[in-house]
Amino acid sequence: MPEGHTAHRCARLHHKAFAGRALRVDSPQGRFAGAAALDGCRLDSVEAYGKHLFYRFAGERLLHVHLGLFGRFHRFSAARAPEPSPATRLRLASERAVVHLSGPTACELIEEDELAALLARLGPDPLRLHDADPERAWAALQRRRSPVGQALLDQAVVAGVGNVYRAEVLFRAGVHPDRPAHEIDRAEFAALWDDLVALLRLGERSGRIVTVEPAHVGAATRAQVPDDARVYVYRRAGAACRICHTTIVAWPLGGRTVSACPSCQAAGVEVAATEPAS
DNA sequence: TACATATGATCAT
DNA sequence: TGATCCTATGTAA
Repeated sequence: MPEGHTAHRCARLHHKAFAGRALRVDSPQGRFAGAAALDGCRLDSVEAYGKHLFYRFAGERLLHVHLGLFGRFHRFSAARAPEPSPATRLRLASERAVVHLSGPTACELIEEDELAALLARLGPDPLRLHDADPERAWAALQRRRSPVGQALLDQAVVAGVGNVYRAEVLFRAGVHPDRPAHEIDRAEFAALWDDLVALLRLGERSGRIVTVEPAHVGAATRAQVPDDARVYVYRRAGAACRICHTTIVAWPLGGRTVSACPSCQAAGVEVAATEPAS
């Protein structure tokens, strides 16, 4: 679940459900000691930056949540909320709604200076167009010698991109993941950024990552794209490219597995290296 | 029952 | 680069 679209979706839904209300807060699992300090406090706002979530409570209390790889929120109506599982780190409850959080990388109370330090480490977030400056991402890319596929996973370059969106956005731009980041030209960057804005927005609204164009899988709309045809290359190694039918390949890049179509995303280093040196 | 794997990130070496 | 943390799920044994 959790790339930037998930954090922003949680922020929107939790703000809507809980902001302005005093909440019951506890940690059924017992591993979030800060719960007691929040219990009974009014939640003022919920906001996301990249993959981070920040819950502002009355009395200057600030909760930071990062889902990491395994974190999940489950949402229930107050009447239907089940007993929390033994892994439930945090439970928020109003008279109407309840959420259970399990498996987060971070669930902690932080101070304003820690918030500032955290945000200072993040690049622009395509889901925060009002206060994101894509020029910072462009500048960061140009400074890197690493492959663009690795740079895109770095939250200091673009905040909110994860392993699915990195593979998909590079495929859609026809850019090979191994291309050095600083070789990406201005037009390619613009295409990547604009596509991230569009894809993350769609993901935030729908709650799922869908990157294929409906026409490429015989669907009428993105909402109708079948579950097994939502993406072009992510986790599709060995399968046929939806555009050219070349076999999709995968390899480790930046500590994670990246996938690409060797044909649609040519002009990578392999291609350059195997060209005759005439 | 065990193991592998996963949309993440940090810290040590 | 590798170890580590966190949880859930699917597959193999």
